[in-house]
Parts: sequence; C-alpha cells; structure tokens
Amino acid sequence: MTVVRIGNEDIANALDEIANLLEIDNANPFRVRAYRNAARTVRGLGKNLETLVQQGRDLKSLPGIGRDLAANIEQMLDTGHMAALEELHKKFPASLEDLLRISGMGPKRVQALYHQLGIKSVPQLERAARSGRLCELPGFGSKLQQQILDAIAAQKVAEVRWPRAQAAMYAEQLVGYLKSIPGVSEVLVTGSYRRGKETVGDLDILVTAAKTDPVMQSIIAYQDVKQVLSAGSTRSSVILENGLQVDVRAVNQQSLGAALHYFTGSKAHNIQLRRLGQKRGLKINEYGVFKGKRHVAGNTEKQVFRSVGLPWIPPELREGGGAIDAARRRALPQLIERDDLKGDLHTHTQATDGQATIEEMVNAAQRHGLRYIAITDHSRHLTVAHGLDRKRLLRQIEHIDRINEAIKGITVLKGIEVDILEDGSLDLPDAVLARLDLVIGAVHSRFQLPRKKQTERILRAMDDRYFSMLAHPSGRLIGARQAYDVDMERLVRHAAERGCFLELNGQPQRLDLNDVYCRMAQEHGVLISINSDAHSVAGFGNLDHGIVQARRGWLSKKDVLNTRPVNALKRLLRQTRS
DNA sequence: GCCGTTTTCGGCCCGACTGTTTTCAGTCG
Repeated sequence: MTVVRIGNEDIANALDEIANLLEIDNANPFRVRAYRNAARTVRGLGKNLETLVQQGRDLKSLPGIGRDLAANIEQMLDTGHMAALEELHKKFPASLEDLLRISGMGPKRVQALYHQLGIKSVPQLERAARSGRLCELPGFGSKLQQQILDAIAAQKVAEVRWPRAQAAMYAEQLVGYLKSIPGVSEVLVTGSYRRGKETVGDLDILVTAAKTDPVMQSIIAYQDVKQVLSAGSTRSSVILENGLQVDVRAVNQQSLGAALHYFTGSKAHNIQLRRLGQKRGLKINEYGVFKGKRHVAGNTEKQVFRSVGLPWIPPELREGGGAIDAARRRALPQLIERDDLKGDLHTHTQATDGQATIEEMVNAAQRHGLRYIAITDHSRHLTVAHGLDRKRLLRQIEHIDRINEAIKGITVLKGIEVDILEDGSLDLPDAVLARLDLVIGAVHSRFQLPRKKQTERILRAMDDRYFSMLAHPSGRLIGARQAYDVDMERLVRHAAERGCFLELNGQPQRLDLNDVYCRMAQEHGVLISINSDAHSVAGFGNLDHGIVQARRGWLSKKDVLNTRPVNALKRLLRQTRS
C-alpha cells in the first residue's frame, strides 16, 4: 500500500478551494477571507505541517488558524480529505474552480453563469460566449463576452513563470527605456523580482515622475508591447512579444518609499503590516502612511516600517514567514552579501564539460574577488561530460599542484564532482578520493527511484569517509525537471550528524537548495556552500543568484561554508574525514 | 472563521481599472 503524503501545498489548495466555493455560495466575506488567510499562512510556513503535528505543536498557535481550521487541517492530515470541502462539492461541481481561474472571472460572475445558464465548465462557457448567450445576463455586455473568449484563448497558452535571471534581461531593457522618458526620476523593479523569488510571474515596475501621464503613454507605446491589458493614468499592464506581463505604476516622489514597499509585497507581508498600522490608528497604502488625512510617512521604506515600530526588513524576507515577528523581537538575521564569499567550491573545466582551462578559470575567479576556487570536474560515470577516470584525475591533481606553486593571491583546491551510483557507492575508489581536498557527491542518474531507495542511496554516499558535500541536493531544474523524490529532512539531519556540507548551487535553473531547505539546514547547524557550478569564465556570475537564494533562506555569513578564509576552510574540509 | 494592552462582540487591508452602468459592482494585484 502506498502512503499518500499530504503536503502543505495540498492543504493550502484545499483551503483556497473552500474559500472560492464559499464565495460563489455568497458566504460571509470575512469567513471567506479567514480561509484565504489560513491558506496563506500554510504556504508561507516554511515547515511541514505534518511534522509540526507529529511534534505535538498546537496548530491554533499559527496566525489565522483557530479551532475550526486546525480541526480541518488535522482531519486532512489524518484522512487525506477535508469534510468541509466535500460538503461544498455536493452543492457545486469542482469544475467551477476552472472557471474562476479564467482572467476576469470572479465568484460573482461564476455564480451568475452557474445559476442562470447552468454553465459549470470552461468548454460550456466558451460555447455560450460564442453563441452570444452571455449578453443576456444582467451585468454582462458584449465587451465582457469578448474579453472572456480572449481570456480562454490566452489560458490555453500554458501559464509560465519566468526564471528570475531571464526576466532580469527584459527588466534591464525596460528600465533603460523608462529612464529615458523626460520627467522620470526613479525606475525600480519591485514585486517578486525584488524579493528574489527564483521565478517571477510578471514584472512590476515602479516609476516616480512629476507627471504620470507621459509615463503611461510611453509604456503602451514601447516597441515590444504585444497587447495592452489595461491603461490608466497611474497604472498600466501590458504583455510583451515574448508573453511576459509587465505592470507599470507611476507615483510622485514623496510616495516613493510607500509605493516601493507596497509593490514589493508580498501580499501576505503587506496585509500583516497594514494590520499593525491599523492597530496604531494608521492607514497604510501605496501613497504613504496616514493618520486620518495627514500624511505621516512614506518618503522611504524605512519610514513606513518605523511608523509601525519595526526596523527595515530586507525584501527577500517579506514572505509572511515570520519576518515581521522576528523584526518585532529585533531578531532579524544579518543576511549574507556577495562580498562575504571568499571562494567557490564547484567549477568545471574543459577536461570535462566546461569551456575554459584551469588557468582561465582561476584568473576569472580572481577577477571576481575570490581567494580560493575548487576545480571539481565530473567523474567517469558521466560519460556525456567525458568524466574523469582515475588516471586523468591524477594528472589533473598534479597540474593543480604546479599551478599552486606558481600563482599568488588565490588557492586552487583539488576536487571532484563524483557521481553517486544507484547503490550509493561513489564512482571513484577511496584511494583516489583521498588525494583530493574535497569530494562533492552528485546524483546524475536514476532520478526516478522510489523515495526510500533514493534517500538511502544518498545517505550511503554521505557515509563514505571522503564525502565532503552534496551537490544540487534535490536535482530539480526549474521549469524543466521535478526534484527527485527524496526525504530532504533526513538528508539534512544526516549531514548534521555526519558533519558534511550541502550545496546551494547558483545556476539560475537549479538554485538548489531552495529557500525552505536552506532554513532547514541552518536550523540543524549544517553549513551551506554557495557555489557557481561554473562551466565557463562567465559562470561565476551564478554566485550572485546563489546569494539571493541564500538570503531568501535567511542565511547569514556564519551559515555559509565558503565565507571562511582559506585556512579555516581547509580545516573544516579535513574535519569531514576524521 | 479569527481575534483581542480599547474588545469574548464586533470588527476584519487598500486602491486602480474596466465595463456596464447613471453611481457602482466586479476583478485584480
């Protein structure tokens, strides 16, 4: 029998679905909101609910979760179902949710369509719109009918989220364009991009200008605009030729801080902050902080936070995952910065699938301000990368020894990215691994192993006496490949006991560990190494992406292995072998 | 349905844009 695991996302989805159906059912709007709030809490938790319950934690202590919702959640953890949701499904077909997902369709319109035309699925809606029947309903006109048809067509194009690094290129061009508009002073990319999320759904751009109309006219005239979704005097939304949605909002200079805070979000964070304001008799919106009608703060973000008695919170932490609590207790972490990194422990050369020589990689590392670099080419099992066998690796080791004798200001460490084979053994014999400064183990095959086998495979690899670090621990490729099924918490606990390290791989499509597991590792005292996995001299830029992800994972300098000076690092690497 | 250093009852985050409307409901972020 297979055990169905109920994750936080499943529970949050069920709570959101209840909220949607309650709203269609004309329930008390605040009751609806309670379910949405709870869903948000669950999503932003950063800890597995199942684990919390097993540890005997009272769910009622979580914000927005009271007696009823705690019972609902526990019921779902126990049985896999939520009775409250199944009750609603007796009244409304589950397919109504599909209607809600169409842009422009909310609960009121879905309710009208269902009750008055019997429409309960997207194909039915499309047929009704094509035959012109929607116009018969009060509140529905011909424009709305066309808008619905357009939205259905747009939805058929798969919804994509954009890797942050990719969105960054488009953002840069747009920022340059907007800055060239006369009268514009500041142009800032806000939203999930500024919070450093690994993918973004759209770009939110904030512009300050004395007059906002010229900004709005310019954005809809931008050469790359394919479609204008809305165009007002202070806010416009457009879709670019590549399909990326861009929302531009213009305010005047004195609202900069409040608007920057507002549009950076997250939504959960904003709601929490506005509630704090409300308790102090303050109204917080994108124009500022107001006491009655008086503008009391808003020029800078810092002012907005100060108005509710908090220190400035870094954008990467504004996810509703306890940052406001930590700020209140004056316990925010001093987040790691790029300059804290002293070295890079995962790089490739043309000996395997890299593009540059060792010397070129070392020079590039120096240009990036690094004091040490580990050369970690692939091992023989990864034949597509022309992985190193024992003989070639020994030659590389000698080569690196010669480089170290000749070079100043940087240390080159001898390493390997060795394949973890299906049985958990490493792809090279211990006698060779013993000659290296560090051994990075990596899974590059058999991603489909069942959870238990995959977990035990990696645990066994960690137990090799020369194992130093686990590369890209979940194996995911953002938007391309799911993480393999593995008990990450067990890996983290084992790394703590075994005294080895976990990688945060900075490749934009990997960013692996993710933010949640970074926090988990930190809690267990496992040091993280932020590595570029550079395959060319340009690859060291990945360190910047890794830093952003680490900050989202609440990591400080002390939590990161490669912030250590080279001697301390070597000591730590030796300790993994004792 | 949740929550409380004003409250165990009576509140609950805030504003822009669109379409269908003669003053606003619905949706979105």
